[in-house]
Amino acid sequence: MNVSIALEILKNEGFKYTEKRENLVAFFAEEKRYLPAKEVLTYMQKSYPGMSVDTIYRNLTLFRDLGILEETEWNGEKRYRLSCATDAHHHHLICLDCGRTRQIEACPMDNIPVYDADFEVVGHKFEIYGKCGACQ
Amino acid sequence: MNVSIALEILKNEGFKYTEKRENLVAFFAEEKRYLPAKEVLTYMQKSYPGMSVDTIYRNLTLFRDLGILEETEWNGEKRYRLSCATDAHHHHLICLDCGRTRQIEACPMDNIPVYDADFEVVGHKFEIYGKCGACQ
DNA sequence: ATCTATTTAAGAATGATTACGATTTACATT
DNA sequence: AATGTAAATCGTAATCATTCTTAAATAGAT
Repeated sequence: MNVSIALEILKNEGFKYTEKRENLVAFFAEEKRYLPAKEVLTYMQKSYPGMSVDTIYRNLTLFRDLGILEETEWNGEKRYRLSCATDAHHHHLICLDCGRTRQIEACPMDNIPVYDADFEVVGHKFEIYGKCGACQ
Repeated sequence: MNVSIALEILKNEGFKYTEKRENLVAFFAEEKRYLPAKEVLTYMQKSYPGMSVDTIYRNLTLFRDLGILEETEWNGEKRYRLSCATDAHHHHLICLDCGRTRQIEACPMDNIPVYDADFEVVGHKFEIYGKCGACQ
């Protein structure tokens, strides 16, 4: 995922291009890590002083729904990062301090048997948490 | 985990036994599923009409710290369930509607190599989400 | 029975997120 | 290029989960 693909998706799905949206995606493309809404807001308001929180949150959830961003949450905060380039399903090691990630190719779902036929599985989450080298 | 063990832990750790605490643990022991604070509050206020949200939250986090309750969060809400009887480390299938769980004995951490020596691992999360038979 | 630290009540404060009406903007069509 | 329209944004207020505060009540020890 990168800025031009993201803008392509927006266009194809009938959403409008705005400079703010481009800057927002570009920010995620530079950072390549999980960011809370507040940090995104702070960054965006440097370029657009009056930018509303509503716009941030609306775009974050829109981009998540379009597959441009991935979402996770910890400590009662949702966080987003640009969807990884790899199309293949994968998981992450996540630094709880800065949100930086490392990919994990293996998926536990491949190795566990079906536990209950009476349970309709809709999703799963596997994340390893810690501190990256820079944050230690 | 059950009510008497929970009360034992409270006593051993120097915390006080109260009727409300016993009722709270007893509620979790009956339900055996993940419950959000609000649901716990609603239940407790049937018996104790004026019971404050603060008391609920303080006890939930205390019990989590004491290992009496397990915590997870989804949809921006923390949820708690009575710690499972099995001492062994395990994971859960979780019904997103009612919070009921099934245990998963396997842990993905047993099967993946160390991905990055420069990354200090402090924890991990593996959960499978879906709908249980009763909620379908 | 009294003392003291802990717990509780009640409400206010905080922090994240969502909702809303008014205004502005992107962009397809004239 | 001007226009119409749906979408995007703004500014603010509302909502929801959670934490804090202060004074009163209470469990358990002495």
